[in-house]
Amino acid sequence: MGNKELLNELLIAWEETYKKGQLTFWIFLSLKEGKKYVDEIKTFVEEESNHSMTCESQSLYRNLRKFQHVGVVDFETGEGNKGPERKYYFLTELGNALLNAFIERNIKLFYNEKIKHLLNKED
Amino acid sequence: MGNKELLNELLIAWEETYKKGQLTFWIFLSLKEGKKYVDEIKTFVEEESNHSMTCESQSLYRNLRKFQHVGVVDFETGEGNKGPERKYYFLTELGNALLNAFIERNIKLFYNEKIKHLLNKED
DNA sequence: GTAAGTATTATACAAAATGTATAATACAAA
DNA sequence: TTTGTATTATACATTTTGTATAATACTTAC
Repeated sequence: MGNKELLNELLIAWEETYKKGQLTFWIFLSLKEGKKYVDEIKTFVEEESNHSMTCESQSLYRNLRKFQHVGVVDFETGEGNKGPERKYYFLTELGNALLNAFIERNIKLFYNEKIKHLLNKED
Repeated sequence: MGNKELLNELLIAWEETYKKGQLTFWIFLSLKEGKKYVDEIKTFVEEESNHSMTCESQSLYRNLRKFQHVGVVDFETGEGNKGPERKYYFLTELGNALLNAFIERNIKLFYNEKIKHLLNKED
């Protein structure tokens, strides 16, 4: 196996691990953009992450029910185009505050000058 | 429980999950800055993440052995000030390439204009 | 010589998340 | 009736970190 193939294999393995725990963030971010039902959330997550994130609908359903249960997400029903009613999810006020707090502590880091310098460091 | 306490509880739970899978990135980033032994890596991870990341030395040892085994990290020994020799870890050429590839796909996202806009969106 | 502190390695179990498989229910349109 | 859309449910495998416990090894101070 060449170095290029090895690197790709290691990268894929890394990302597989990295993705666990990232899904919540991406769901919240997609709902911050606007009301969405499961398929739209899935599309948002995969496209806006340039497909570094993928997710199964099943995981989305699981998470959304959990989020609704704790009160950070709610939904309203809307008609599907060919099928039963869809649930359009949105962030509650609490959900919005939670996302903002999360971003502040965990994402804004990447705009920190020292981190930015390391990220772009040639080596 | 007030909304503020609830939010804080939810945030802590979220971060606990989020951290899993992030550690590899932080270890690599700390080694990109320069050779370090375990305690220095731990300090880097916790301080540069503004303590949104924490980690146990045990997890670092586990990861570093694994990384060395696959060839993305290596070490050279150096004297401890009061104890046995330390292992100073550094990224191999492959490790550097791997980190760069990871950053490109997973971190540079946050400099994307659409994502940046969502992150800063008032709501 | 002994005790305390530093540094690493090892094993084992709990907790938590996603992937995957499988199945059931429900509605609409061809 | 069949096909496609949409949701819910359960179960197991895999992986990672946290935590606990223990062993080994070297240095310095007492």
